[in-house]
Amino acid sequence: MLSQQYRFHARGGVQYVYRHGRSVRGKLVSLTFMPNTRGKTRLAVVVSKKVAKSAVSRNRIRRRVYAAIQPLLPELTGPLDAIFTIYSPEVLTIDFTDLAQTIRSLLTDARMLPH
RNA sequence: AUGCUUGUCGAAAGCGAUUACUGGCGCUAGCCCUUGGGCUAGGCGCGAGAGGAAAGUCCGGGCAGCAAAGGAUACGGCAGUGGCUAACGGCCACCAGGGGCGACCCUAGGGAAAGUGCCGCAGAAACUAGACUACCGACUCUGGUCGGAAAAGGUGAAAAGAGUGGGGUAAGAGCCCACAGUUGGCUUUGGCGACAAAGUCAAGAGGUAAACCCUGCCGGCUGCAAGGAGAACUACAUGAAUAUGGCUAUCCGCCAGUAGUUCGAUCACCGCUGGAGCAUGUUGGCAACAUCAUGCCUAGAUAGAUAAUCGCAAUAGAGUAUGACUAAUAUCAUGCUUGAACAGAACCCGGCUUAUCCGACAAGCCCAUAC
RNA sequence: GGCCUCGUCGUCUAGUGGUUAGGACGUCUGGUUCUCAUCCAGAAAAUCGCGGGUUCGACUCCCGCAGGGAUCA
Repeated sequence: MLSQQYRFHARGGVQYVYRHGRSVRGKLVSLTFMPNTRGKTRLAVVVSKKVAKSAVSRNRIRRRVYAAIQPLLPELTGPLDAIFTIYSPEVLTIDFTDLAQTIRSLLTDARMLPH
């Protein structure tokens, strides 16, 4: 899991990012992001009920994505709000190294990671 | 017993490594001031961290608000009897009916003898009976017509709703008689009771109440997104008649001065987890359950914690092949393949329902027959 | 988390317990036309979301599941 300081806490924040942020699309996951003025980077993972019916599967997807981001946290540039939207239930089953690779390339495309 | 029945309990199954999360308690760092506190989601240590269904939200309760938590109607729910319980549509025991060789299982199980509705098609007729064929009698132009009859045929889910034998008759019929059976009333006996048994009197009454309805019992409404916060000023009204609003869908009854403007609280904090609590034992009870004693503290998140990843062994089990043994396809041995299900607390409890890999224990049944 | 609601041919919809279910649009076939559209005639197309129960009989009544859609700060 992510520490609380990296999470969103208010209801409106995620919707604001969806409306005003720029996005980078991947095959299984997309990234929506925008700079913020809080001085801290915030991250969120969105898994819709259409992707996975059971709450157990959705929780597991979220935890895997969080775990993939975890080692990259110190490298991230600038205070940003970022949301990962999951499209496919394959995230539950694919190899963890592949998942980590897709997350890393998404962050690189968004210029949140230096090359 | 390898075949069955019932109940109770457990529920990712090992070892290691790396990286993380959320509360609680203790210690501690920096900053601020009134030396005792506050702030910085600071740091370190100790200990804790999903379920039997946490699920569906189908019932019941606690709790909170609706100014008191009232009455009647409407509306909704429940339905054998007795008990248990905070309460229940739940549980236990029993009764009745049905199923099984049996252990045992199933039942939406009040009233159709209060009233109304419905019973399509077929059939003569579908519930105040009725006459198509066949039966009997009379008449006859020999084609039939009128009358009797509810026993036979055919139709239908159901045919007037008491079977067998005898009498009776033009032909027949509970029309009459005997025996058997059904339903209801009354009496006696047993039982707290549903009910059972015996006796006696009477009767002929189709089905459907998960159709309306009747009878009895229960329910005020809204739900933790409940609720916890209002204050000041201005205008009108003036002491409760009317109007308006609220409790409430309607009436009674009860309560409240009304409207506007400004400020403030609320992405925070409280509610929020110690409870009809859990474990062991005692006593009472057939049991559900209750009493008492001792011990214990056992999640509290909020874009939502309780985990993610890797490596090694591969356990239980499942599938399959060969062999041994056998009445047997059971069991045993070895090899190969596979490798734990359903599922995530969201105010809290008691149930029900549904999903589910497997395992353990207890009490029973059939009696050699079974893939 | 709470509360409410919906479902019938491909789509939109009718449907007293008595029909394996009616209509419109669309689809297909034939006709009309030099051809297409329009128009005319005909046909196919539905496990009434799923599983039980009540009833002689269920799309309809009752119970239980599985889905879709709204709403409450």
